[in-house]
Amino acid sequence: MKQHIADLINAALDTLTDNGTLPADAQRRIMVENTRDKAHGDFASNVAMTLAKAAKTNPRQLSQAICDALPASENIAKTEIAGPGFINFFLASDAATAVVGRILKAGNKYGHSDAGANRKVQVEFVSANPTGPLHVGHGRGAAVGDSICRLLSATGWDVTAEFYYNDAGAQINNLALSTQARCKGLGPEDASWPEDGYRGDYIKELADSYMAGDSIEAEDKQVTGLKDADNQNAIRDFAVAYLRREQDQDLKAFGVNFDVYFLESSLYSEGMVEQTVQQLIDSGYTYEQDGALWLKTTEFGDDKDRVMRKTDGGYTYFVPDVAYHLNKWNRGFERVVNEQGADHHSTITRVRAGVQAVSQSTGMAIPEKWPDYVLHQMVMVMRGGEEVKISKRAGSYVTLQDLIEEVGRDATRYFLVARATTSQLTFDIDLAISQSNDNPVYYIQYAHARVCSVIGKLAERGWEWNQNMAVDLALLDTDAEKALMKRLATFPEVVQRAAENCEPHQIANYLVDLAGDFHSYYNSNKMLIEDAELRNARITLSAACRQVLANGLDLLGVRAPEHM
RNA sequence: GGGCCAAUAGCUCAGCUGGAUAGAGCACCGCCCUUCUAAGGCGGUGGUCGAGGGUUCGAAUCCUUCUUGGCCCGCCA
Repeated sequence: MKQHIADLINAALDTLTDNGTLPADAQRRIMVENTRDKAHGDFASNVAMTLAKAAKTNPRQLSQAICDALPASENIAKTEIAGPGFINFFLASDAATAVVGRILKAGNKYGHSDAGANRKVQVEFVSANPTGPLHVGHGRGAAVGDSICRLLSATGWDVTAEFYYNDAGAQINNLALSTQARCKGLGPEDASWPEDGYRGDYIKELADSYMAGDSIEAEDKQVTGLKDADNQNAIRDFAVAYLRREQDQDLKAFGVNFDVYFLESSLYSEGMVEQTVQQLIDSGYTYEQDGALWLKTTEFGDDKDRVMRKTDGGYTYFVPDVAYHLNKWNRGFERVVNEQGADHHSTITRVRAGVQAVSQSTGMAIPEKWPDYVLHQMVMVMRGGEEVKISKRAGSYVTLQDLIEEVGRDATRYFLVARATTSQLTFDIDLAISQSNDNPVYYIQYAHARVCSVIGKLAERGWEWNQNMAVDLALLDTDAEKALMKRLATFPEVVQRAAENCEPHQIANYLVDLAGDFHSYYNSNKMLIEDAELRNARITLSAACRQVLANGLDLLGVRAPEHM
């Protein structure tokens, strides 16, 4: 509809250009916006304000001229000039109610588009190392990342969800040492406990499992505890498999799935790290100093150069990271979204620097700003008005599993995704578990369940209705009904905007508003009434509302229950 | 010292990429249950949009300088 109005305005401007009111070289910036206030009609445009100067007249006069030149449209009932020179468009009744039919016809595809044109996009998220249970921060990453996948998929992208993890290296060594210490009956309080060892109780559970000879199904192999406290390699393999399985179970319980699990070790075993190092050296952006190999990241906006190869011969973490991203590009992902915690922010410059150094010297032509990053700020968990501290290294932190068990999957996902990722998030456990009007999750789900309930009552009373039957939508002329339909009509553009900006919280906000519109409507207009025509029109509108609530909740990975 | 993010009602936050009188929810005050689910609805109180300067028809939104808070600045990942 916005495009339709823009077309009308464009035609009017053509007319005004032809008759000399507008200079031919005037820059057209036609914007059609949703109005906030229904007194301003359904859509408004500010064209007159932007063109008044070029036309050497005042905005209101130009508005009048544009209105006079607008071609007639059956979709537009009337136009008005208001304020400093806005043109307000009032939709014809048929055009406003048509959204109901569009929604019911499109079903669970309403709001979706093919804007992505089936291009390949990879979303990498969570990517936690297998050194402990997932914590709330990972939960935010999981909720946001999964929702971004759903949004991109809904807007026509070919999405690959990927989880990258380090299954070797220093931290895994530390995990093996910590587990070994537990196998030998030591605890963090003992003098011989490994320095910086993982202190959490989960290490003890893991050690007990190893010493009990448990078997773990890992990606492509089975790992069995050898019960040998001196076999460090066996302990390491077992510990990684054990914690990976636990993380998988947490993610599964959270409703989050991945298409690809990518092991950092594979970058070494398949020679990609060595190849990348050679490419970086060949690029001319490296130099040796103090016995180490450096990359001139300052050439790419970093504040200092970074070590690639340490004096002990090992590589720093960002070298495999660069190799990994070159691998992503070579797999055909012209768009990559990396969702991660804001504390990893400093890696962005380094990864892009390494990617660009290789790209420019080999002619790969990778765009400068590739890959995209979505960084989420920290999560603070509150219970009873007090902060619950998160401290991974100390081993005492709120795990994702704790949250899911305490407040449920749906509320956890909703709260972790409902805020802009650029803002720090306060997760209020008391609010999340409250089954009351305070809680937006229940508010939205309840709106969905209410529609289901009403539709269920129809059959009980012997009234026939189905969503494909012909109804007279012109009967829906109350303010509440108009507001509801207007809200429903904006859903596709909300989805599009949320997808483009990787901002799932926009969906959450939309759903609260939509649920509010529906509850308000429900309360002011009775649906189960004797008048069959009006009843069917209202039920059909409610069914459309239910569909959009369900579609929106699905984009957040939150369930839409039929009963509550 | 440098970088990233934030600052909007007492609290938690939106604000559709620069539009009309800045919006929700909670809290507080007053209403509405013999009714399709009160897990709900209606109304009211409450704002110098952190501060100053700039850009223009128009700024919470863009630029700039500050202030405050969080995170990062390792030959850890």
